[in-house]
Amino acid sequence: MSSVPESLERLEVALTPQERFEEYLQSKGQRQTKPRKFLVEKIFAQHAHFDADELIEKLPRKGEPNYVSSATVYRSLREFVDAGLLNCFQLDGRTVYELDYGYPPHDHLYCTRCRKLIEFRSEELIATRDEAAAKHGFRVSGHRMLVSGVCRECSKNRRKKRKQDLV
Amino acid sequence: MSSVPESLERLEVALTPQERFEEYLQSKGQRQTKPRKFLVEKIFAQHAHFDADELIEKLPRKGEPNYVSSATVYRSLREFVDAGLLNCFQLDGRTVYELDYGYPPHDHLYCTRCRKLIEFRSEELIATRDEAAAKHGFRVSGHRMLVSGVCRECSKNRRKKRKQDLV
DNA sequence: TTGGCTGCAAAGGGTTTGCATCGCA
DNA sequence: TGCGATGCAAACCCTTTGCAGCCAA
Repeated sequence: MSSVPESLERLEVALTPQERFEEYLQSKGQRQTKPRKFLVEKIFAQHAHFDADELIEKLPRKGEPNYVSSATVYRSLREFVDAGLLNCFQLDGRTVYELDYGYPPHDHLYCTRCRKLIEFRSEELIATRDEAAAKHGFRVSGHRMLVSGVCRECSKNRRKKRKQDLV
Repeated sequence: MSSVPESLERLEVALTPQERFEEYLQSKGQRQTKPRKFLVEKIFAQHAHFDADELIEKLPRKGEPNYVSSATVYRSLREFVDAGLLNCFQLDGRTVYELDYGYPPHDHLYCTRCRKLIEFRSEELIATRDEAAAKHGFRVSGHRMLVSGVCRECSKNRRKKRKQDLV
């Protein structure tokens, strides 16, 4: 639960994440449980990118009420991705999750200085992607794009710092 | 050393990979050694995507001449990336390497059926990327894009299979 | 009541690291 | 000749898995 993304508004959706997950579970003959409900609630309470470890740190510790073992956290995160509630991708070797249900598709700018993830949408990117794929007779099902660089704030700070250095 | 990419021709470069690496080592006060030379030779002998494990399988076993320990393979691969000889990215949890020095920048189509990686170039993609980044005051240093889907061959095979199934 | 879910602990896989030795520059 | 590189084995990190007991449907 590190970086809160800029931009991107929530979409209108018919079901709450809980309801949507319930539906998914029923369709697969699986069960709604206390840990699962608790995790969905916690995760959708804020819009942020996070990995399993960061999530676990925000949860009750062993012995406290609503404790969830990390095995269950890992198992649940996979369910949530299958169910379309979450998205995940690899970043610096760790698996990063983000809310998917109720949010529009997008890509990320990744600031290598402050490690912030900034979301952005680009219809043109999709068009370009499909065009390139078509040239190879490739049927696209999706993509993952990460743009690395330095964000606005970090550029400013660096500039400020340099000016100070000169004084 | 699994999939040999389609398309993409080699660029003209002034130095051989060996020479280029030599230069890099000298600039950092590091040393050219037998294992390093051997690895550069092996890797640049073919143009393919590979991970550490696949590379190790192609190398001499323990006891044979030119054996290189896997610790050294891992250490060397990182050097090669630093030196600009190789590129690496994450795919299905493993680190995949590809030749960088002497090859033009590109992105990948990834067939989820046969796991083949197809390289493609798109200037428009770069333009679109930079445009999107500019809107956020983001200074781009690079990007990584992976398009998932089904390649031409797998589409054909599947169609053929379906026809057979109907007979 | 039963089959799916949980917590626990142990295993797993890919990669890194500490250390004594080796070998380039 | 000194410092960087190597091989070995152990450590590491993140994640998955086997199993006995638990609980939702």
